[in-house]
Amino acid sequence: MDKALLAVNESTVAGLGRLARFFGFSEVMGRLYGTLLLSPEPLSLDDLMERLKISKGSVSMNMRALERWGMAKEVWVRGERKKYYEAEPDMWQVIRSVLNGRERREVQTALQVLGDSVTRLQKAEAALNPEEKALAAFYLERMDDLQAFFQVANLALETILGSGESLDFDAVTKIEIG
Amino acid sequence: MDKALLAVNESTVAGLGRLARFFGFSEVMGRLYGTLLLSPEPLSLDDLMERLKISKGSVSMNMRALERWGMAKEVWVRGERKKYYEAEPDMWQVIRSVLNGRERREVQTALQVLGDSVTRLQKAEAALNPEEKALAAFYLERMDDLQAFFQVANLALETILGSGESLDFDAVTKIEIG
DNA sequence: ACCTTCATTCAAAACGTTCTAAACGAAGGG
DNA sequence: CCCTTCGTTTAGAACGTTTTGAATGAAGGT
Repeated sequence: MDKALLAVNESTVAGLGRLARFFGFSEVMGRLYGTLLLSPEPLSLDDLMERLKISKGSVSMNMRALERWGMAKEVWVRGERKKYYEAEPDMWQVIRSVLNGRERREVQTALQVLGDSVTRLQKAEAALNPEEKALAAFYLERMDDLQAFFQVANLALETILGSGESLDFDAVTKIEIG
Repeated sequence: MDKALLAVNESTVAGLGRLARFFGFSEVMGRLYGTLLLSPEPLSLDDLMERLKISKGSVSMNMRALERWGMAKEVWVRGERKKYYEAEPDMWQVIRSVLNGRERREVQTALQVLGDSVTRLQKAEAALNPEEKALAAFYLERMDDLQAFFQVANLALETILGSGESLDFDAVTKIEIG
C-alpha cells in the first residue's frame, strides 16, 4: 500500500490510542477504534489481531468494552460467520455515550454526598462547642463551593447529553459563558 | 473532635481522591488537596503525613505535583521554618490551570497531526492507483470529522480558559448549545 | 455426529505505577 | 562548627492493571 496512506493510518491510530488513555480507557481500545474508523470495510477479530499485533484474547475483551461504550458495533457480513465490527463514526455520539455512562454517575453521587454532608453539619451544629462551630461553618462554606462546582458540571453534562443528533461545529460556535 | 465533622471530612477527602483519579491524577493528590481544602490553617508536610497516614516522601512528591498544577501553594507561617501549604479554593481556577497545562497541548498537537495528514494525503493523491484513491478519499472524510471534533474541543477550551475570574453557577446557566 | 472454525474466559506473567524507608542534603540554632 | 530539624531523592517493594496463551465453549458445515 502507499506510504502516505500507511503513515496517516499509523499516526491516526497512535493518536486515538493516546486519546483513549487520556479519557481513562486502555490504549488498545483507542487503537482498535482507530483501526476500525479507518477501514471502509468491517474488520474481524483476526483482522484486528493481525493489524495491531496483539493477542486474540485481548482483541476480544477490548472489543467488548468498545461495544459497551457505544464506540463500535457488531455488523453482519453475509456469507461469513466471523464476527465483524465497525466503528461508530460520529464522535459526538461517542462522547455522549461515554459521558452518559461515566461522568453522569460520578457527578450525581458527588452531589448526593455533598448534600448529605451539608445536612449532617446542620444537624450537628447545636451540639458543638464554639471552636467546633467555627470549623463547621468553615466546612459549610467549602461544601457550598464544591456543590456550586458540581452543579455547573451537572448542567454542562445535561446540556451536552440533551443536545440532538448533530452537535457540529457551527452549532457550538454559539456557546456562551457569562 | 465531633463525629459529624470527622465524617464529613473523611467523605470529602475520599471523594476528592476519587475525583483526582478520574482526572488522571493520583488518588493521594486528591486526598492531600481535600485535606488542605478542609483546613482553616495551612498544614505542614508532617501534618499531612500524619493525617493521611502516608510516608513523608510521598507527601513531598505529591505536594510538588499539586503545586505545579496550581492546586496548592506554599505559604509562610511566621516563626515556623517548616513548609506550609494551603489549597487553591477556587475550583474554576484549578480547572483552568489543569486544562491549560494538559488538554490544551493535547488538542493543539492533535490538530497539528490531523492537518499534516490532510496535506500528506492531498499531495500523494496524484500518484495513487484507483483503489488507493478511493481509500485516500475515505481517509480524508475521517480526517475532516476528527478535525471538526477537535476544533469544537479547542473552542470550548478557549472559552473556558478565556473566561474571567468567576465562572460561577448563575453565569453558566446561560450556556447555550445550538 | 463429528470436525473445524471462531470467540470467550481465565490463570499466570509482564508491565507500569506508586509507595515506602532510608540515605542524602540543606539550613538554622546553639 | 557541630547538631538538629526538615525536605528531597532514590532504590526497592508492593500493588494494580493489562496481555498473553491455553483451555473451554459454541456453532456451522459435511
